[in-house]
Amino acid sequence: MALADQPPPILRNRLLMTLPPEEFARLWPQLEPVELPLRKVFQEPGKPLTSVYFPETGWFSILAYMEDGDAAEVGLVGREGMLGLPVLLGGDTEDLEGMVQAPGTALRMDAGAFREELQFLPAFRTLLLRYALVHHGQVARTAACNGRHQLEQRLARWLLMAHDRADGGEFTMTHEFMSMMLGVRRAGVTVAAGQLSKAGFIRYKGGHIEVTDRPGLESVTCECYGVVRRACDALLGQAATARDVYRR
Amino acid sequence: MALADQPPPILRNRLLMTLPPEEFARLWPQLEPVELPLRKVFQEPGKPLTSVYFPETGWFSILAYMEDGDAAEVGLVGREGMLGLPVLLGGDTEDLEGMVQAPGTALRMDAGAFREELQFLPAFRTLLLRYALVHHGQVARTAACNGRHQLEQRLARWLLMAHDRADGGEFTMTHEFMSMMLGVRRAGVTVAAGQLSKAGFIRYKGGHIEVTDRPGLESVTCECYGVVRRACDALLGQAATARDVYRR
DNA sequence: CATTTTCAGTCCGAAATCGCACGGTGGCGG
DNA sequence: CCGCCACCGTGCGATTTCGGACTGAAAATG
Repeated sequence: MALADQPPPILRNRLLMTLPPEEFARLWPQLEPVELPLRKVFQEPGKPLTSVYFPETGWFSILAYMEDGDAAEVGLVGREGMLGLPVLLGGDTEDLEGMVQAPGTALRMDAGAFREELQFLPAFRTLLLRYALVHHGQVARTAACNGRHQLEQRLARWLLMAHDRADGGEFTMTHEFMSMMLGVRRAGVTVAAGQLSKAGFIRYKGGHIEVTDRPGLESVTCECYGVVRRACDALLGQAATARDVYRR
Repeated sequence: MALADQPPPILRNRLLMTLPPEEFARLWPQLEPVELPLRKVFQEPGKPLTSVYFPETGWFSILAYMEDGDAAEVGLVGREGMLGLPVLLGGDTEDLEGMVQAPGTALRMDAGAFREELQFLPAFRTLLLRYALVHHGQVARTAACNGRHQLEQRLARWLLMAHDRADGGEFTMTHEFMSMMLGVRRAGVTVAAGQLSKAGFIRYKGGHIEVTDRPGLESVTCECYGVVRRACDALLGQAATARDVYRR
């Protein structure tokens, strides 16, 4: 069922929220709410792109696959962004994968319609291109951060980024999965997470993580978190303060 | 002096070569040849972007700066690309740095004029957006490659990418600089380069490196080289074969 | 030609991480 | 209530890389 038939729900995707009303009105009927089930893959390497997604709650990991089957996380996409940038930039396939890391909902749009509509939505197009730039900056920072910074710093960064995109202070995540995202051993994450836990910054119980002290985490992470965060805030901050963005 | 006053030289930038004649004709008078002196910085973090550059010979390293002053290379831009993607995507400043890693020449264009002209050059715009996607893929691969793959593999990859963008089989490069690009110790590069040298893949003498066996290098590098190379070939291959692209 | 600087090769102990493996714990289904 | 299984904590030797330093050779400098 198209959203046009419904009273407007609370819109949470920050890109869409930033649009001028007339452009949003045009876009609105073409957006379809979809569920984002945990671990589902919405964008497979090599396959044609049929849709773009604007997360409302929950978020995606953007993964690059190695030939040994390992996946490396190169970026995150939550309600500050959009999944399917290649469609915007004129690619027909994707070689990265988008996997749901935290379940939730998104607004889906057909890739063809998206391409079509962009002609008539200059503000949308401009905004998305700037988002592509911000996302590019995120990936570039990840490249720089990987291999230079210590595991504990990178884990703290990852937790902060995840927390920014989570709805509450809490989310489902095992050491095993974090180790895959960070490209390290599971045991390594256990040790690093143990430090953070001992310091009182986080708490976990059976595949559930709760961030209890953001400033604490920020004090142990590397600068890479702040660099990416500020770039993102600068893009979206025109319409709302960071407080509105990341805390309900 | 503008290029319009001169007989057309041999154009070597692959993006520009791919343009349809009528669009190129419009662009041509606005391109100004500039030298790319070794190590010169053409795009400084935080500063407004005044120009975009299309390398003809030589190439840039794209660097992310850490707060300790270290620089991490996140991508390369040679004659297959363009320096100044943020201008295309609507950013006014850059937070990455473009440093000349191999000296040569480029065609410069004013950023404002570039933005203006894009409205009238649809093929150019489309091509550049696709290039932005390819470059994004390169950075994403670098993120995945850093920290997962061994130094020797990454060094081989770097040498191959540099060789692709170099004019001959030879280029100026010290262990010291490669270590900075790869984010490892200089001594580490010496050891890894020693392996490659012993295997007969490369040869060096006093800050000069010569690639003597490309297939050999390709046999020891990780898949990351091929993944990025193929994406780039796919973008530019419409107009020329890979042979024309990378070997004079 | 003598001096200085740059570059490459090597060695050391230390740190981080790896790969593997074992044991404990707690939730959940039978 | 019990057993299973996902998850977490931990230990150990091996490997890679680090940080620092020293040396000789080659190139640049004066």
